[in-house]
Amino acid sequence: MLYTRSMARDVFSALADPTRRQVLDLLTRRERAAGELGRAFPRISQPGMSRHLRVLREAELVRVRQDRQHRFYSLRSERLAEVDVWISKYRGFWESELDSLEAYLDSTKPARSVKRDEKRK
Amino acid sequence: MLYTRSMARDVFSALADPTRRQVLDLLTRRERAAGELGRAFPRISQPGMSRHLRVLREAELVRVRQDRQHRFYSLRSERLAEVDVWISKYRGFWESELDSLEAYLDSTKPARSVKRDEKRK
DNA sequence: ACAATATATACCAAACTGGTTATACTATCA
DNA sequence: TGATAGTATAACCAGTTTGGTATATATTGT
Repeated sequence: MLYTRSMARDVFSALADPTRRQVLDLLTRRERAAGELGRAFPRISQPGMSRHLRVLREAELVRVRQDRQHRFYSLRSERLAEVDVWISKYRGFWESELDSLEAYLDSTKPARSVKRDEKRK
Repeated sequence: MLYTRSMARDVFSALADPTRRQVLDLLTRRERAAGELGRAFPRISQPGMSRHLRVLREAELVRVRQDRQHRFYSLRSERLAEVDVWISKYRGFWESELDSLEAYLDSTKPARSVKRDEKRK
């Protein structure tokens, strides 16, 4: 296997963590130093944030730029664009009127199987 | 916490698994019985597929309809639409020319920090 | 060179994931 | 009613993830 820049990481797995999604949200406004991102999440230790950033790096969702002793993280668009392409396959479903009708029927008269789900501890 | 229909599950976590994403892909064409989905993945056991389907159900990415002894799964659009809304926040980034320029520079002259990533075992 | 600041890694425990086999449930059929 | 088909859950296990504390590395300032 050829690793060009760093160990590849699945984008969807990287996005599965809510903290990491919040980090990306912060980066939509501007680039931020690792420490600044860490301070935005007081419940997570500095090494904890550093590892989240590493996951985002390995998923190629962010890039890093070093400036003095700071490391500034910023968004990379490529992988997010891939996710956008992926989700676009499903766009037809919520745009179709048939689907809206189905959703409506689903909300008023749920399928019998739903009862099983509720019953489950 | 109020659970309306079944235990809530994070959509992004549900999408993090490649098998589950393939299942959703199959469901874009038409609804399918659990067994049919299972047979589409010969390397996964029947209970294994059943659990994947449960995750998709709990994330409200699919609905189930019972017909005789079959359970037919089909796509639900609501959560996928939410993901689409989420990713749309980032659309500006890959549409901006500045970002393209940055991506180009990034690919020709990688940041120094990348060397660290490569060095890492 | 030393101290301070900023960030990353090592290591460990707890929690989670995804897979398996065995078993249970449910509906249909004989 | 018993057998069968379709599907779900239970119990278990190995590998991964996440979070913490302690430590290391790197850059800057004195």
